[in-house]
Amino acid sequence: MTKAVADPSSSLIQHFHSLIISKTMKGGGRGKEPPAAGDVGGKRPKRKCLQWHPLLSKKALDFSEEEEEEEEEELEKPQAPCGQAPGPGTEQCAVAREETEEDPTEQRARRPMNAFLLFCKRHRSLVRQEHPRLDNRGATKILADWWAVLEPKEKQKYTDMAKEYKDAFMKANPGYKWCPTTNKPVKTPPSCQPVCNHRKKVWSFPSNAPKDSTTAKKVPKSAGMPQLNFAMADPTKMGGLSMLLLAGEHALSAREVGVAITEKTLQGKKEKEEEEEEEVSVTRESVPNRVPDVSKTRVKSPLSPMTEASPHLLPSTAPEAKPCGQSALFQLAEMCLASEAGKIQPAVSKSQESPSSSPSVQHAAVVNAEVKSEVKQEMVDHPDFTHSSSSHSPLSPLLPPHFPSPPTSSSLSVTPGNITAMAQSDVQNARAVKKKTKKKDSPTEATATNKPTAKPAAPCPSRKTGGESPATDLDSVFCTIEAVAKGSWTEAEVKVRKRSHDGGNVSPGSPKKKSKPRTPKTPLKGAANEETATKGEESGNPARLHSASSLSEVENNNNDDDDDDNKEEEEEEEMETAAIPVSPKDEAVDMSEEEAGGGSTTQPPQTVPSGVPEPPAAGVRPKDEEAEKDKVLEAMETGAESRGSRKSERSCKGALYKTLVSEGMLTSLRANIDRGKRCAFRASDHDANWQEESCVVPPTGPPNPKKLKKSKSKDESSQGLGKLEEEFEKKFNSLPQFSPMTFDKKSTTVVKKKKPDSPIPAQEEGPKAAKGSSPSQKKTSFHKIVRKHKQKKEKPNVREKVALPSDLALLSDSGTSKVKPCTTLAPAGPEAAGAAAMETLLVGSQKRKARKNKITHLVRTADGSVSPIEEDKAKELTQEQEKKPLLSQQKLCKDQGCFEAPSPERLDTPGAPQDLPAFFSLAALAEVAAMENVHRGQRVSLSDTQTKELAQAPVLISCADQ
DNA sequence: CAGAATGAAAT
DNA sequence: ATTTCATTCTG
Repeated sequence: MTKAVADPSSSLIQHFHSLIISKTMKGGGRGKEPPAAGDVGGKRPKRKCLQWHPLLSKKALDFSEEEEEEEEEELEKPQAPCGQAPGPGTEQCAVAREETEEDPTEQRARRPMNAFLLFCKRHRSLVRQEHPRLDNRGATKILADWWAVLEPKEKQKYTDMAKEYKDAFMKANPGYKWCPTTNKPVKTPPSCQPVCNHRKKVWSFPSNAPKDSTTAKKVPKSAGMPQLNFAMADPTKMGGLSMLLLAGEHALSAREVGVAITEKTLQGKKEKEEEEEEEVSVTRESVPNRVPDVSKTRVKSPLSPMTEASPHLLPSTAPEAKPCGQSALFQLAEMCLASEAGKIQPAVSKSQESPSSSPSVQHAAVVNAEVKSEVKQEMVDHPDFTHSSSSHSPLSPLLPPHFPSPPTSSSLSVTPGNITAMAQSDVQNARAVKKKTKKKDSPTEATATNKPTAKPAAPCPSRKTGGESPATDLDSVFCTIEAVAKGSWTEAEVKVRKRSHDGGNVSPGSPKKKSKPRTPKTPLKGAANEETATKGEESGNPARLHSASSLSEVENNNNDDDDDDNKEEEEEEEMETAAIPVSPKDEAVDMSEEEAGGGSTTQPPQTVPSGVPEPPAAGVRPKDEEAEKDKVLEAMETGAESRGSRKSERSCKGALYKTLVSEGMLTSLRANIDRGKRCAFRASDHDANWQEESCVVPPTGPPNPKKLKKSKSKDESSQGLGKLEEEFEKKFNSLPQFSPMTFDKKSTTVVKKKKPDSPIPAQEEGPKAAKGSSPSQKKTSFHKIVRKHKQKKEKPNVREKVALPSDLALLSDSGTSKVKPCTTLAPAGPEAAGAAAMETLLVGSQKRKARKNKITHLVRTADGSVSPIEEDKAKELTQEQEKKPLLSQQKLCKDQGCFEAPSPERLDTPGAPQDLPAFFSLAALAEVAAMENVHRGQRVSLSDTQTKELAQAPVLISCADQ
């Protein structure tokens, strides 16, 4: 809505980011190639790339049905102005934003789905339902068949949507390249994203470079950073927040990186030092003109982490990028830096002498002072914060291991006390990091950074306490860290709380328990951790707030679960009617449930009120993310005042954090959870699911990671985007879903059509057929067949001769109830068979030619004789072909119980039933042969196709013979 | 993780 | 003309 203003944009971006992260988390690297180290054993690497959502590009806009292309464009531009970037930068900003989103993580957006995929997505469930036993492959085949059968008209919707989707996608990612393979230096800075493609490799360790090398060079920084992170911990495990932080860090360090990446050290000390240096350098360098505000300087960096990061790529971009980036991430990063800076300060003052910093020392000192003050405040106010800062340090370890470990301590060193403390923290952190996943870090970090958009620097009345003892803070932090490391977040959390404040009433467990049921898996864990972390942070100050948050989370969880369940049930019914706006319902449900949840939870909802805006935010999740954010922001801003002094700040932070979490971490968690759920779910529910439509569970919710939505359908994406997604989903859902019956009919109709006699095609089909092109249909089919023959390398014949009947049967089966097909089949006369055969051929599996590599076996010698291997293969093929049909038939028979497999007979006497088919095949063969001959002018070397053809030839011949 | 399918894009 | 990769998920 109107919200889509600058801020919203940032929020969107964040969302996007989060999405990406989530995806990353989920997917881990899909390593097709080298599972190499990085890959997670994760079962499914599936999601490498983040899924792009069309709405994303629009952000807040609704995804009106109309072609949004134009609209989108318009919108984008306005939005583009990230923050308040001046005119010139806008475009870049947009780009940067996009890039940022994608690149930083390296994740590249996934390709938009094509019409067929959409179709598959939408119908797969149906297919599965009908054929529970079928594995996906089979389902895919059937789907393909269906798709083939579909009338153009019907297809059109899908194609249109696909197109739309694609367009939107392209808008969102201007430079997107489908095939990143060759990552040549993309000229467009933004395009660099594509360059980043490594997603797979992403996780790979620095050393692995060989493949990546090409790409790697391009993405020096970005690649480096991620790697670092990964190195520290599994990316998959890492929390989105951590990622964000990293981004921030990167941004901050970008300069430094550019200057001397080499210097970076793994150790926290160094990190700190670096940070200091970075800050200093940044301030002076980057913002000479601008106010020395640390925040500002930072801001810019975060904005274009990528750009800056990859100075090599686009040096110029960096400056421009700055303006754009003000995002939560940024803030977080700032926070972190500030905190660190504060710690470091003392050291810095002394250390400043270090060569690098010397010149800017003065400035730095000033900055530091400022930072310090801030830090102090924060520390004092929020012990947690300190913790966060410490947590931040772990990030530093992220620094690429491969990075030459920096000349250690160059500047740092200094105050023994501080140093020691720091060192300890670092060590611990490092340890923690190693042991645990980074998740912990991320959350903490997040909290740390969470400052509201307002300036991080002086939002609160700063109270400077003369010297705070970092030690205490550190202690708490350490405790947490350790706890985390151990894996007992909750405990850690509790401890922290206790220490910081006695507010022990927190019920860490509550939220978890809920989540637990859903997904026992690791993902859950992550979620739990995150949550706890959040709590801990929040709790730091306002116990109530914390409680509120937790509550909300819990509620959300509950709600989600319930909702899901409800939805599921509901969905079944609704399924057929196309998609319907579930949202209202869902919301309602959520609301009610939330209430219920609140009651159930240990903490009374009352607490929430104190929290103020938060509660709403939590509840909102289903609604708009933006709204949530806005609320949060408001809460942060206003809330503070309303509430009381600084708490507001904290609350704000908490809120922000939540938001972040909800957006990013949450999403990821959710996704994971979903996955898990799905599995379980699927098992139980199997059939009810088809409708993706309803799934629309309000995604984003509040900070609850737990929310796992079970929606089996494919909510992941939707969840991430929330409302946007919903819309998208709606659209998707709106796509016509065809009942199997339809297909059956069609298939039959097709048969009819095929039959020479049948003057009238199927009713349903008729129209479209007519529409499509009367002549074209048959012809096309025939042509196709021919083509196939030509192209088909592997087993064109199979289908042609044998399969026909069986395939047909299969087809019909799939579509219709069991009985029918059989009958059809059996009775089917020669004509029918022929027709069927045709169809089958067309539709049949393996339309696509085999890949070369696969094909190899087929190679034939010039004379036509098959090489031994080939021969075998050929045999196999033939057998397979025959078998296949048989099997299918048999299966059908079994399933349906009817029918005596004619196929066996056929096998034995291949010729019999197939007269017609054979005929066709012959004709086709002839055609093909002719074609080939023509083509074959150059016999010099057999092309794959040729070889294939040759290979096929024999089979065909055999058919003919028979 | 391969792989079934189709399509769009890139090479 | 080929190759990538998008989605989904079982073996």
